[in-house]
Amino acid sequence: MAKNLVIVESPAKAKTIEGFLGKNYTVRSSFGHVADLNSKKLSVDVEHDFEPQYEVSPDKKKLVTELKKMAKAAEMVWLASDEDREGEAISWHLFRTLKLTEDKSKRIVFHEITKSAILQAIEKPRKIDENLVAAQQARRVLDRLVGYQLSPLLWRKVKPSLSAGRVQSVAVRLIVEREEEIKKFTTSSAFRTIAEFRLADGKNTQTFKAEYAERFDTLEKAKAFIENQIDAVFTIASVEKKPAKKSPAPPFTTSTLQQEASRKLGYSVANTMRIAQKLYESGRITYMRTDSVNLSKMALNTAKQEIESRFGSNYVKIRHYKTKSKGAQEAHEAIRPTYINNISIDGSAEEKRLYDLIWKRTISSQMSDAQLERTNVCISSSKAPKDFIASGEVIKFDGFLKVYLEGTDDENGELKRGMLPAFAKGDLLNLIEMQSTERFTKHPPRYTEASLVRKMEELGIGRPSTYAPTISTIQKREYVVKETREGVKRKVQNVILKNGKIEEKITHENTGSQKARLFPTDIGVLVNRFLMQYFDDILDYNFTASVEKEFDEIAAGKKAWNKFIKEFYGPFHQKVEETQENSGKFSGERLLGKDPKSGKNVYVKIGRYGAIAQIGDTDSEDKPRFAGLRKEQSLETITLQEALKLFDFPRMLGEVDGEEVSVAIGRFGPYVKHNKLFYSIKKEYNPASLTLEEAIRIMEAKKEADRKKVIKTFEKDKDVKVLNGRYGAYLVIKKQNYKIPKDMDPAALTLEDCYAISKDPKNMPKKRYARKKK
DNA sequence: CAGTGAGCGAGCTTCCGCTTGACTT
Repeated sequence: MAKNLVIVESPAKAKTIEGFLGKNYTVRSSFGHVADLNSKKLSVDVEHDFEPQYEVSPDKKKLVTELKKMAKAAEMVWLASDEDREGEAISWHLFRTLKLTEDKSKRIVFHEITKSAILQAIEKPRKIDENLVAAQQARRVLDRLVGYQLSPLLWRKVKPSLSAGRVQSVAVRLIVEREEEIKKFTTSSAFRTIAEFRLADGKNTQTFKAEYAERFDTLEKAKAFIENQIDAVFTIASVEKKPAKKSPAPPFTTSTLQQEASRKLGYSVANTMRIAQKLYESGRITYMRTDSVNLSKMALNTAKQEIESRFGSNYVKIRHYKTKSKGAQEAHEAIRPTYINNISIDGSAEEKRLYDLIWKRTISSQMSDAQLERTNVCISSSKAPKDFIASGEVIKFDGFLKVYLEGTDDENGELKRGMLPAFAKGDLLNLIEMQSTERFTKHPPRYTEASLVRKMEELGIGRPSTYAPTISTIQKREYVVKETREGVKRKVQNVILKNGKIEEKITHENTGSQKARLFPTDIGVLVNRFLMQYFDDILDYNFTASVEKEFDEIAAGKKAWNKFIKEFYGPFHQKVEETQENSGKFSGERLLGKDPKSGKNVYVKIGRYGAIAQIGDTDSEDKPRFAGLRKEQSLETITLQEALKLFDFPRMLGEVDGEEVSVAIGRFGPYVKHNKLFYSIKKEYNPASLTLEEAIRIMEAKKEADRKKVIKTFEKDKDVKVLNGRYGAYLVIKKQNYKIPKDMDPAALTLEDCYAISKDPKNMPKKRYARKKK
């Protein structure tokens, strides 16, 4: 056993470091936190100074036993978790759970994974920073109290299994409020007039475009203006040249990597992280969960060499970036290639593309500015009060643009700035064409996953390790959905002047399809309304920022962590109790009108399983009738007619073999029911007009598919079946599924083979979710 | 997943941050 045990957070890091340290050191990983609050209980003693009750996390039990054994055998244990709030707490938990002592353990930190940085760290050990640990504890306890008291309130007042928290609830709020802005937005239009010119002297035949400095609010005004230009004389009134520069973007952090991978490669946030994790594990890139834009000295040096040898020394400009994001803790470097001289790597296509993006971003961040020359030209018309304006841009020196340009989310495309011919004041121009086109204002864009992450980072909510999980949580809770909605076609009016003739034309444009955007659901809107009504302080966009200030005070030793929690918890808990007792069900109920057949009230609201329509009052004598809303319908927009239509189901179609055939719409879409069996109705059929003949066809098709599904059954034991599923053949014994080993032929299995397969634990399918029902 | 929604009531759900793994019926 080695004399020294070093514990870091990540196994990939452990492997690298072990290589630096020689055989007197064993390096192991804690895989993040090893202890936490029990997830089944509140685990905070609110009666006694909010004492948290920590336990070794269930999935870490084995690891902790092993580490404990190694620690006992070692002469010195080096706690080398990250240098931030969470890292300090990880060391503290390790110290306690491994039962270390002060004389046999030391705390060390380093920001770069280099041999010299680690050797230096070992020379300068320190003690665990108890104040920083206290700040983490305050963070942990606050989040637990908020999450575990608000969520149950939602279960009672809105719907079971919902959740609320300091981070996720604000993320939902952002999406709900953006949608409200979009609903309120009214589109207006104005006519923009663009003219295409050429120099009249014929020396330069290049054409260029210029826009008239005024927009017209009606077609009539635009037309009147253009008609007046038929015999106008156009002259260059002024030419102005200005030097300009563009600077590169800083190296990637988690959030900027997610944004660029989304803009340039179309990756979802979770996908980007999955690919980055692979690159990290294979040693291609540095750690991918970071808020730092910092590069190590070594990285800066190799970047410099790389740029010099590829592009020349005039392309080098070494820069030190400073983070702008709130609450950054900067325990790691920026995300960069481990070896910057590797321009490309082996791997899957998506790994290569992400690596390429990271390489370019890193290299370009250390390159010189691009030097530009902007030209603004004013063109006067003898028959117009204002000028036409053309602007051009010429790159004098490309600098970092040789490698990489950051993408933008800006959707309002402007006139592209290109090169302009050389002008002098007073030059005469020939008009080639003039066109006035109706342009519409656009509502603010809906968030994409990546632009939501950017907004969250700006507000300081969430951390690099939680952006992707938070976004998947709010989708899993069905507060928001990610959808692509096609744009709507709309008419655009144009007036064109060409060859001395005026023409009016109607063209069409698409309002712009929105790819993979986040939309709030009925439940998301309702939960947000509930939380805003009773807990607006926690949903406040500045809540996290203000508690972070408190955490800083605690970390500086100026305040006790449980004093802060006490100040927060008092009023918070009171509000929880009050809301519990005084407020009724929060169902978002809306009265749509009366059912013409029965004269009863028709409502829509959120029920236990989602949105439902209801005919009749709950407290009336005869039971109300219920029907679930369709997936594409919404509480806020559904009409009385649409709601009444939902009650057309279930509809009897007739009888087959003496049993009724009916059609209905369930939680998973429309279905045909016959003889207690269910048959899903595919999209090509319309459940509202489905005939008995069509229903029979659907049932036959299902039966046929089921027959094909069975590969093999056994006379001796009817519980054993070999079936064909989505992922190939599998074995079922008494409702339990088993994998069939790849080297066995499913069709040739004997009953004995099947029993053998079922006994081997290797073939047990892993359960992704704990089973809900008994 | 399972194709419901009365009423009763048992038992369950839930947070944020740190880290990977296992591999889908």
